[in-house]
Amino acid sequence: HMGHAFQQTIMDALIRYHRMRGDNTLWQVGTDHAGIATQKIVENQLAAEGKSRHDLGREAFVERVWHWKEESGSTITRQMRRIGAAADWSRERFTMDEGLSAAVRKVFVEWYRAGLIYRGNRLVNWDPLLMTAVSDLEVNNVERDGSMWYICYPFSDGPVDGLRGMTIATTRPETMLADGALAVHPEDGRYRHLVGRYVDLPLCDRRIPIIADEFVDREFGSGCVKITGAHDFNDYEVAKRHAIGMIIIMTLDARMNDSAPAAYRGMDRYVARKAVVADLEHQGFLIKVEPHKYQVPVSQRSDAVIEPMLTDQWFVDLTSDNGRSAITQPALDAVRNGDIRFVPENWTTTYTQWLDNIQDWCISRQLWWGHRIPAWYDEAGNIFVGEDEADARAHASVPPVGALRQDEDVLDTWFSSALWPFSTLGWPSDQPVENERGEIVANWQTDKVFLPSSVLVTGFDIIFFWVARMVMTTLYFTRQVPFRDVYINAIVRDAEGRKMSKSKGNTLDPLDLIDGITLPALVEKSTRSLLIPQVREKVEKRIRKEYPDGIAAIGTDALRFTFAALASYSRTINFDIKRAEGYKAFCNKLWNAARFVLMNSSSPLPPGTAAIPGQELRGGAQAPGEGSGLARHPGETEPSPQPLSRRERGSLPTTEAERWIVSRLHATLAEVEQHFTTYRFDHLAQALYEFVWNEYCDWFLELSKPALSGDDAEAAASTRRTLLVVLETALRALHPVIPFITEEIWQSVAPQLGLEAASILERAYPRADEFAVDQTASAEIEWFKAVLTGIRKIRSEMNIVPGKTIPLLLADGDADDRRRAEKFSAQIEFLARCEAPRWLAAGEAEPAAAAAVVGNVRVLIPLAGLIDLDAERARLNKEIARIQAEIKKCQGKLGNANFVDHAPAVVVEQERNRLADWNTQLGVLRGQAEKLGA
RNA sequence: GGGCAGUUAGCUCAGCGGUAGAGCACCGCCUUGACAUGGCGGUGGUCAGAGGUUCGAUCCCUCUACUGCCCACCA
Repeated sequence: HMGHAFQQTIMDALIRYHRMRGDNTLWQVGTDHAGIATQKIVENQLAAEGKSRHDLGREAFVERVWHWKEESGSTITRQMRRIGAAADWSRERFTMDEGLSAAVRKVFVEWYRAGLIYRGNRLVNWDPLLMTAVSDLEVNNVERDGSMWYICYPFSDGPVDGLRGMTIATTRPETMLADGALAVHPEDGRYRHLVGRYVDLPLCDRRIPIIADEFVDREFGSGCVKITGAHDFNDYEVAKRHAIGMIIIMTLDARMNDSAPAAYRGMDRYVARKAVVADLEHQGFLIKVEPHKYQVPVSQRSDAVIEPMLTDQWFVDLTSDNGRSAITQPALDAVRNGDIRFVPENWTTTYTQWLDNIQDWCISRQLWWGHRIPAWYDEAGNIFVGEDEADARAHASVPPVGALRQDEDVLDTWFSSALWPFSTLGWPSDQPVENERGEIVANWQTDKVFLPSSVLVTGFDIIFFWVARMVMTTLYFTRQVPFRDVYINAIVRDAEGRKMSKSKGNTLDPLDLIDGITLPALVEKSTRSLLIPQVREKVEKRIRKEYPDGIAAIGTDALRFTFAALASYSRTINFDIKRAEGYKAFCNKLWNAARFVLMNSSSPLPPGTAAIPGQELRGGAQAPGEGSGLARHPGETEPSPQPLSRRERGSLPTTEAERWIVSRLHATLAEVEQHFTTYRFDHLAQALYEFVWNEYCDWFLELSKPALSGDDAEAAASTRRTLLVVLETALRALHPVIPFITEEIWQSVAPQLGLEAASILERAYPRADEFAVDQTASAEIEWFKAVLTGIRKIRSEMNIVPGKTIPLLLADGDADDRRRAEKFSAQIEFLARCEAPRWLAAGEAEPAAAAAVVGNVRVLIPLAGLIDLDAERARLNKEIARIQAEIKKCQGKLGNANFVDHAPAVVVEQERNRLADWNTQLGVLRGQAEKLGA
């Protein structure tokens, strides 16, 4: 989905960037086995055939899941390739690979032997639909409208002080059948004297004590609470504290069992609730019912309401030693002392707060798909843990009684995912690990260098599930942190900021953005899984309105660039397709700039390709050594390598424009490098965008035109070379974000520069210091730009048709201005469509003219026949007003003694300079206005 | 109940102590030989509200109001 595409764009950009910088890079790709989700899918398939997994039996069922995994796994990698992921696919891993499974067994056994994994009968979150335990993290609390039932439990010895009994409040009346006590607060004056008495449990033939416990909130309900140890997490703790017996009254599929009174046996929990309430009312125990909003624990995977259930499960000890087990404490320390850094850093709080309040981790799941727990039981119920049965026997402290049978349960998927940072590198094997094709996929002896890795890129939603657990296991087993940086990417939402979800029909498929999709297909796809007709209709209506023509293909590059441009430190990004279209235009701009450059070099691209090839640009993966994966568009021939002449190659930038663009390139690259280290993809995309479009294309390319066709052969040759060099550099700088188009263009540009690499990915990432900064040239070009902009402004505002060549006069100014005007004469003529600029001679009568002011120079366009005098006066007055406002602001500041005394000298100085500049301009403009009789 | 974000141009977002920015949208003019997925020019903002710190606050602090997310056992 969009989140994956976004995430992979970030990862791929980082990988390509570092590879080009010559770093030893590994992008460890792979997938986990998604235990519950996957098993559920296959079970659903079976259900459609009218079968259950029990019909197949464990072995056949697991076989079938493997089969499904082969199919779906390839879909993921295919999509990653489309987005351009330059991963090392030969090293792709799966959590149920043999090697990774060996790591799982070793970790389990070591932790067990260290006393950090234990088996116990505990109250756990039980999913009665999937029939498995789940961890705390896999439970969501959702608010529901419910009721609060007030129930009277009569005193066993008859009324006390006229009171018939104790009134309790509950949201789950059916669980009263398992009550073991009532509890009040020890300091509650209303009830203190009743502690120790007994009440009769309605509907049951039992009496239960009234106890006192601090846990009770005096303010809530009646201040008296029923204690149902086996079916409520709070009550469980209270019951344990007071040694109150726990009665289990539900089966694993949440029906009343034989411990419940006969009347309710076999009833579903909600049916039983109704029956219990009805009976209570009948028998006069129900005091009242109030509407009540409450939190219901819901299974993330099945939406079933979770039932706390007392069962035998396996746990990882994360809390011994005061909540800081040998596993937890190092994981906290690593982040606190900066060995691991969250980006953006505010996620640090989330991480540490969770670890500070963590509970033991329930790792057993009553499923078949996953790593089977390496524990065996003998006929006496003794537990034997080992990497296999023989190992388990060998480590037995008591001889097994009879045959051993392996634990039926599997491990939480995240248990194996938690080992990813080192299990994928070959741990624990001393030998190279091979895949089923006999290829070496990992070798711990040599691959250790990738631990810790530089960065983990992931979503905040799995900081607890995955990130924290990788930190815990990796620190424990390797004494190293798994990664240095954790870049938490933003969540992708739709343009209105709503979560993308299939049930809202507002998801976008990245591939549909890349390839485009027709309206009917989009409608069909978005409404396919919507079952409610009204919702369907609404979604269809919205889509028809939002995408009347479907979605036009924007290509992988533009999509990637959009993701980069949106990747600020913000925690959500609202995906606006308009923005993607803007970046598609950028890709096109780049393409056309390249066309221009190549057109002016010895081997141009063929004409007639003014738009970037769309569908043809689709490529396969860009695996190392695989080349660009780009198809050439129709009609295009292989460019014949014709390197520049020696003179061209050897020449240094000669013109100001060249030295200026090279200076700008330096600044841009410096900025980009900085942004890569801080993961500010938005800024680096922006910097490159501005450089390519606003500087290289808008100014340098335009300035090159007169140079290329001018009389100065040396300048022409040098310009040609600089066009190529800067383009080639910009391509490399952009390549991590825009891999396909840059490769495509580069293949044509490289021969022009005599470059030998087979792929742009083999070239080094450009560094700022390879490009000289020339302040002087920059100042010259800024002057030129100001002059040209001034003229353009007049032309535009005075409605002088662009095609019309106009006369140009220069007045005032100093020696520098004269020198510059002389130097840029040809460029001004060419780009401003004017006659050669002429200086107004001393004493020469000045014609009525429109004027632009650049420093001390007045750039004059005579009005005769061109310009409306009134319009020019109005234009001048507007400009004067604007400058006066600026002057007023400056004077306000400088007139404030506090400012002058307290502000840093540089700031005051800057303000004075500004004021002087504004005043100069104001003077010139006023003079000009006077001349026009305004 | 705790915690974390966000509120800046019509829309999607940067900026974050010293002259308010980008893309898209909008308004002019222009099929000029790289590009109309374009060029040139332009319109548009008391930076959510109120206090405070400061010579100076969109930026720092406090509070308020909305919006969103995460965590938590109030039966």
